[in-house]
Amino acid sequence: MIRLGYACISMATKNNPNKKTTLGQLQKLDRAGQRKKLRSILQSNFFNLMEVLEYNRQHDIFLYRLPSEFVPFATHPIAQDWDWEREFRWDFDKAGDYIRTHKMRITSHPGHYSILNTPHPEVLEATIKDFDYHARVLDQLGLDADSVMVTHVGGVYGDKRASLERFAENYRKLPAAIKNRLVVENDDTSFTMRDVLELCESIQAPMVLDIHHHNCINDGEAIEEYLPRIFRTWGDRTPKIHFSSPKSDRDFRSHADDIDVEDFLRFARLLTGNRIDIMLECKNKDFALLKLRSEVLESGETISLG
DNA sequence: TCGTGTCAAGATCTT
DNA sequence: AAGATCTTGACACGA
Repeated sequence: MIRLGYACISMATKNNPNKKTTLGQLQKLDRAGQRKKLRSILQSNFFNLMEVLEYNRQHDIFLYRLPSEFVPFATHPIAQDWDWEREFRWDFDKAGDYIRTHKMRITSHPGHYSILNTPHPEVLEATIKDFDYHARVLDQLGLDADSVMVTHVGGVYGDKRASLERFAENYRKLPAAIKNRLVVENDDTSFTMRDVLELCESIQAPMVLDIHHHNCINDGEAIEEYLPRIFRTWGDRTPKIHFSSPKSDRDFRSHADDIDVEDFLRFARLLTGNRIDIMLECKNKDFALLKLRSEVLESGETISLG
């Protein structure tokens, strides 16, 4: 059974849970005004989240990535004493109930400026703060261990081995609340499927395989030979994979607007028998998902899509 | 209403 | 050492 999902933005609902403001705007306001603005943005984001979740349910979409901007300025000093968890208790419960009732899987993806293997202590501190925020949102929603947050290994800093080792060291020191949710994804420039798999096995964290990234950088490994090991890193959690098609041969790393159904089928055939969630990463978001799903149906292939 | 400058971050490459 | 680039949608604001 393969479940498809999309990241952050629904093209159908248009209103998405990613409303934000800028620091400059906030700084023009007094303390009370700042609080009011932050509160109103988060309230909109909860409203939009419910709208997106309901839309997802109507379209049998059970996998969705929550935007990192969900709580505005959550990790910024300007909102340090804002207790959004307490203030929005009711909303977290409501959204969490909906997600659990409909057995949805909500994940998140801290921004690419949060880097666990950084050699700079202040960057590491900011990264942990950001991971902590992402974990808190999933915790407040009362979601289970399948609600992971995805990160990349980070920079190479001229020494790939040492940088992988620093990731492992920093990972081990993380608080349990973060470790329980953090999973690692292969990237498209530095850390390959094999690098990340070996890392994940050694730190005992799940690995998100990104097929497109693997196609961007690899040492000729065949995916199918590694899938069982990758799935094993998930233990009894449901494995998650990222999938997208390249924009063009010339601009290979970029994501295409939609998913190429032939690409997808070629990969999906490797998955028979496995329970898998596949996050599609492309510009057309939910529209691309629905399009792919109908194309897979038309193809007549016996692939069980959820 | 529309177009555009701005934002937010760290690594890496360029100068 | 400083600056550009990557990436990216949407805010904020002036036309």
